[in-house]
Amino acid sequence: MSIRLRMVHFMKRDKTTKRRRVDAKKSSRISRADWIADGLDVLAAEGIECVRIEPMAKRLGVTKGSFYWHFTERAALYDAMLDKWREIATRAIIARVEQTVAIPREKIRQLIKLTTTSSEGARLDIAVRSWANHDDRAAIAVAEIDRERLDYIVALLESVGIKQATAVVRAQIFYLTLIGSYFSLRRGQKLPNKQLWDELERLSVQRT
Amino acid sequence: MSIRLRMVHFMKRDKTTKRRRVDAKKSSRISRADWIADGLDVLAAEGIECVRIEPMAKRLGVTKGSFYWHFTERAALYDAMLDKWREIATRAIIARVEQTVAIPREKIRQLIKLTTTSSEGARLDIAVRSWANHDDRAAIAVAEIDRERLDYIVALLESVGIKQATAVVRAQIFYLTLIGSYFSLRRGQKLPNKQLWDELERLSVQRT
DNA sequence: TGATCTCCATACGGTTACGTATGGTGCGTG
DNA sequence: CACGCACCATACGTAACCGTATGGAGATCA
Repeated sequence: MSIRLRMVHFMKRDKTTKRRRVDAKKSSRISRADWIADGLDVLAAEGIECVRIEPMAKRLGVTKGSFYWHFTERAALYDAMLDKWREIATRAIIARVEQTVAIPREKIRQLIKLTTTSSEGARLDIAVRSWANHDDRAAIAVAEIDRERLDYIVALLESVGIKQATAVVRAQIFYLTLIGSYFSLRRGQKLPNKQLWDELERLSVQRT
Repeated sequence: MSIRLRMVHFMKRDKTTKRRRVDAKKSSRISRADWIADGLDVLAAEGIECVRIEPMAKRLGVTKGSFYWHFTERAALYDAMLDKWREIATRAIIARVEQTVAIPREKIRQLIKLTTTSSEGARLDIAVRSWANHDDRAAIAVAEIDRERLDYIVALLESVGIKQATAVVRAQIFYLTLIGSYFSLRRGQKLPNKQLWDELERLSVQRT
């Protein structure tokens, strides 16, 4: 249910975290990383406007005295959350695609499958993009992530024989369609859209 | 600058509005429609979280006494805003496409052009979709609008000779790509994406 | 001209959150 | 064992906003 568990795998082993992992059972103390993880949980579930200090402190079983020890202000948490998102947003997807299969064409299929089924990372992606509409820092992070992912998709398409110029535009259509699906067709869809994703894959890899 | 001006064309001539239009110069009073229009302006510019009674009253040069005369509570304004959006969201686009050109293929091109250039309606679309992530009423409105637009696009594709089954999935890809562009590639893009939209159009109308 | 209706101002109580200041607690270390 | 550090609780002042209650101001109409 919590994104936190997935993120442990990507957590930098800074001293704060390492200390925490050791005496986690005995101490009820909250590390800086815990605040960031919980912030991303709330962000994904309820949006950036609900990432508030005092409610989060209640959730974590502490008071905001804890927060203001680890962070100077709320904006500092936001920055840290964006940094964390930068770490996991692209890496998590690409790593899982590369692990599962080796055949390029199959990777494309797998990429679609992962992004259209796992609601875990999707909800976070959606929340950050909504956030980015009114926050420059978030917008910059989104732009960076989009660039990384697009580069990866372009490489995928090239590996199935699409020439570079075409791969660039196809990758954009491919990617924008996935992003678009985050903000549309998400209500009570019985997912008869298997045909949709098959067609997207077909159009993306076809020869001109 | 204001969406309000564009929306006058679509405003229902209810008694409140009609009265207002008459003595608009003499009276500084604010009609229910004014609150809705200003709410949509703020929504498009800053998001639903910034649609607050007291700041809006300040903007409009009145106090919240005015608001609570026209509405029972804040949620009532939200509902009215969604209703208004339902009226204008699809209609505005389709009407402009149908007015300009008659050739089906040209309509598709025009549809892309309008949705990718006019930031007026786009910003509102983006805001409502972000809102829909955490509000069921907004989500329902978005689903309805998406259905209407998709039906229109399907009809467009069929009119250029795409058979129905294919047109349905193509329309989805077409539409999702446009929606996706609202939430990606929107930062400092020099729009070298003319190629992108040309390719999207080409892929959408091509024969299998 | 006074009664009435529409629309708005003012004042109030209550809630929620921010950020700061300061004191307290437990653990490691000398 | 006392001392200091890391981490947290408590209390405070401030600000923003919600929704209500109530009293005008201005037009309209008898």
